[in-house]
Amino acid sequence: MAQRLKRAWYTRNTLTIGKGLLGKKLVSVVDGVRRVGTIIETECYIGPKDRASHAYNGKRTKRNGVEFLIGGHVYIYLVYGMYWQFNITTAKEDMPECVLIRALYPLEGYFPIMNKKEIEKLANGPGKMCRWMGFDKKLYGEDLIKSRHVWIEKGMPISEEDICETPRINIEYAGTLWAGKPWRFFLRQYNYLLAKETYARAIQHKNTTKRRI
DNA sequence: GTACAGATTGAG
DNA sequence: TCAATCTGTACT
Repeated sequence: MAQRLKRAWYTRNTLTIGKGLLGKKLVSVVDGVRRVGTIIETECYIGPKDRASHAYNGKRTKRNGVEFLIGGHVYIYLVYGMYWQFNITTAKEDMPECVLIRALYPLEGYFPIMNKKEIEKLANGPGKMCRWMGFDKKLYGEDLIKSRHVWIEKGMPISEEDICETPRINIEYAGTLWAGKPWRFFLRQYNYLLAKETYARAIQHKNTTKRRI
């Protein structure tokens, strides 16, 4: 608890936070079960200018409203009708910027008869991560500074050489300029367990999605 | 009221 | 390669 990150940490530049979250510990206590994982992959969304952001052009709805809160709050939403996406707000109030947590390396939790390989795959994607941690709409707008259910603690030291950056995943709809921004970050040493084919899937998804003529 | 498409995943 | 699944949002 003493290690919990404070407000000032979350009110800085979003890209700095996106990288800074790598190696930190994400802690969840849901239904009395405590789970902890090291954050190993993130993505930044920087509205209103970012076409891939839900707050693009200042759009503010019931769904994305908490994006406008000061840094350190939880913005969680359902995608594809099935999977929760866990984001952390950043920057000052009324600046709709956030960081999507895409993958964790499980450290603590209940692992029923699982080998190392299986445990590593429990949270190696944004939807899987939420499923394992027990995250859903209950956490919408939660404050990481004082929540009893979710917060972030200091983790292992990370050096700049450990951080890889690539374009974000599955946002081709935002156009090449924004889809091309290198705002996805991950730790080099965990690359082996991240879904490598995700980017190819993004293109396939675009091709199979129904669109208006 | 109705249609549409998505910050994914896992099975075939 | 592709279906599942459902809600916010836009438009009639």
